[in-house]
Amino acid sequence: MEGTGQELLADLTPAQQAAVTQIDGPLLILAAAGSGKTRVITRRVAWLLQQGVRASNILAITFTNKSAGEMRQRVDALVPGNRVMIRTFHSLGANILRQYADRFELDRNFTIYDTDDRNKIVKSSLEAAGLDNSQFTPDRVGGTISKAKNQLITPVQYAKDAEDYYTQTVAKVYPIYQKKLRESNAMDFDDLLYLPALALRTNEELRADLDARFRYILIDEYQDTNQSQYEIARKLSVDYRNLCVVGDPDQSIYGWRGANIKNILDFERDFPDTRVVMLDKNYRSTKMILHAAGSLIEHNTQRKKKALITDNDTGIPVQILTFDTGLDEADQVVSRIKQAVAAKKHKYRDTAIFVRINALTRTLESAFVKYSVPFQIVKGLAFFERKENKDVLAYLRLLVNPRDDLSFMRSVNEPARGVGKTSLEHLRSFAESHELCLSDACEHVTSISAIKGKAATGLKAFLKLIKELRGLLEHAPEEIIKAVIEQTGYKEMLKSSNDPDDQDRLANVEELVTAARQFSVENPAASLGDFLEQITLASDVDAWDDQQDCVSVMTLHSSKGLEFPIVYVMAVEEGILPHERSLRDTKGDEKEEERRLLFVGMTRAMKELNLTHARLRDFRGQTLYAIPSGFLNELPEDAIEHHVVSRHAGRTIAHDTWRGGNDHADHAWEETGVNPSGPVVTSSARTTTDKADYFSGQIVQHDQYGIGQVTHINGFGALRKMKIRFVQHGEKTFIVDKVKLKAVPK
DNA sequence: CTAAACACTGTTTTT
DNA sequence: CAGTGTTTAG
Repeated sequence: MEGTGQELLADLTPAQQAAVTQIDGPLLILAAAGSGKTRVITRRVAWLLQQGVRASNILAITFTNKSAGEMRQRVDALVPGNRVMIRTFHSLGANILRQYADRFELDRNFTIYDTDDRNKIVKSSLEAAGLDNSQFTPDRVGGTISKAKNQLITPVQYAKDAEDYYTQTVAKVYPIYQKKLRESNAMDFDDLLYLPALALRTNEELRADLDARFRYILIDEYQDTNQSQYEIARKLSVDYRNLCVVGDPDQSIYGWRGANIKNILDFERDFPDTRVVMLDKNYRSTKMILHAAGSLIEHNTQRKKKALITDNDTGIPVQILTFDTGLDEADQVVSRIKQAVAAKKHKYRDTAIFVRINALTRTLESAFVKYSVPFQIVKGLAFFERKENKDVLAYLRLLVNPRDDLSFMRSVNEPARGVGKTSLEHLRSFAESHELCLSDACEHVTSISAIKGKAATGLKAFLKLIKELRGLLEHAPEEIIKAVIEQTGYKEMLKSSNDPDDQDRLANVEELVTAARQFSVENPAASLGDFLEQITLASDVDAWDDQQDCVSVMTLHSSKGLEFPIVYVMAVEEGILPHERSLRDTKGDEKEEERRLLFVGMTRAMKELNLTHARLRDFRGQTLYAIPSGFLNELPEDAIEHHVVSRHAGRTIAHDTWRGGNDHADHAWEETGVNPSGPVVTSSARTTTDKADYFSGQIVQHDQYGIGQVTHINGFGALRKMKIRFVQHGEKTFIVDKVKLKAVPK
């Protein structure tokens, strides 16, 4: 009925309305950061339903499960009770593979292997191929295979193209790896896209089926799709070409995992009759923030030029904060947040801290504890990656998929059942020669002469246990997990342990039960397999609790799609952001991606944006000089404000010198050119506050230890330390300010 | 077969 | 410096 949907459009701009109502044919929505994209997408789905499109004919693809859930909620609020399919690409792939399991010659209860699992299979594949894996690490080879799959390169094709020694080696491992996965009835992350994509290419019947089923397709974050995802999108839009993709090339940050920015840049070429809608008005950030972020991204060469505009307030300049050390940085950032909240300026939940690398969250964690500021580190997987939880999950996986040999190996002797390495090796070779999975080989344990005594009894007991537990598979996941931790003796093992950490581990394992219970509340009919799938396909942000009043800490990658009134981006330093590994790329593509990464982080901020860096940063146990990121120099002077927060003289003093890059001593840090990735071995005469200027290699005399040679100097001010190797007493560390030394002339 | 000591190694980002 | 994998002793 005409008019019924009008209220869906009432509060939208003309451009947004166009994006919502243009339902037929290919549509490209270029949505700048903060342009109300989520709103447009949900309205569009609701609009389709209003226009009479059947829910079962709509497919919406999001980047994380969390955004899928949110979208489902929002659409449901607009059109209650609809059954629109909203999923991530990986979850869609898993769904297709399970539904059409027979066509893929799969058992529908397949296990999804994560990167860790993948590397273990790669390792055994390397061994099976008789290759010395010291040269080619499973990690590296696994990454290469993953990349190949993302580009839809089959093992056969890969072997054809292999030219150098490394690729030829991978070419040998790749088919073995795939075979092993199949034997275990397991899929890795890439298979979830790769297999459906290839099938859509070769199996016309399947393709036509799915195309007709998903007549209206909507893909969010299209700039981060890879080749397999692209293929899936295209093949599902042949007969029904109602493909709507939404994205922003400036926010493409997953190139390293195969995402191809060309997918969005070339969309109009792929679908010549594409309508393009630009959403360029920003409703999120202040003019200052937008101006700064816009100037930064202008430095990218491969880019569609695009202005960022907003009607919002001017706001305050972007704050660039310089600290002496990474420790100070964490300390002061948390302290500032605490003060702002105490001053009733806002709540903890209004603030987010973004970091380039997870390692940086460690120092933050202690600062939060020190100031008792509530926080959450958004790293969902961490919980399920704990050893104890992985152990329990291995049991669960084995219950669902008996052929999962990896999970068999993990669980068979945990808790200890007297089944050791050698017995397992016998079992394995028996299984191999009889072409059985380990579970089935276990059935014949009495006929394997090499396994006897404790090991044989243990294996029999294990098999019996698994069979019994498998009888519970129809129960709620929560019940099964409870039974597993009880009946396997896992609980008892932890309970009776005298290692105090084991009580925490027990609590974690029991938390798993709670997680399953929660899952069942949200998905009442879901099986244990569904629960396992959800866990493995979960992203970090999926575990983010946006209800709690606490500061959120996450990586820049995880921050995509979110917004916060106050944002801190930490360690904006050369080597970290841009990351040093991105600088090895000569084309500069990777550096541009790093710039986009900072751009994404900056554009999350609504009111206040802080970019921080330190002069010294502890890295892998040693202290290194840190140079402010070159990206900071790309920000316009009229949108930023520098603050040096230093405690040189023992007390904290804040002053905003080196503003505008004038020739102040602090500025010299930008030009020292010290390689942040290597230890500092020069005397660094610029640290003029120190009374004595020692240098590395210098020969000195100490009152007590005698003659020695300076091997290292690092640190700053009162923290400045040096190492001296003495002829008689070995290496000692001193605080430069305190130690009394005499220089020995050469 | 298990546990504990040991050396080694390697650090972006994630579905 | 930590987490992993390997060696060694019980």
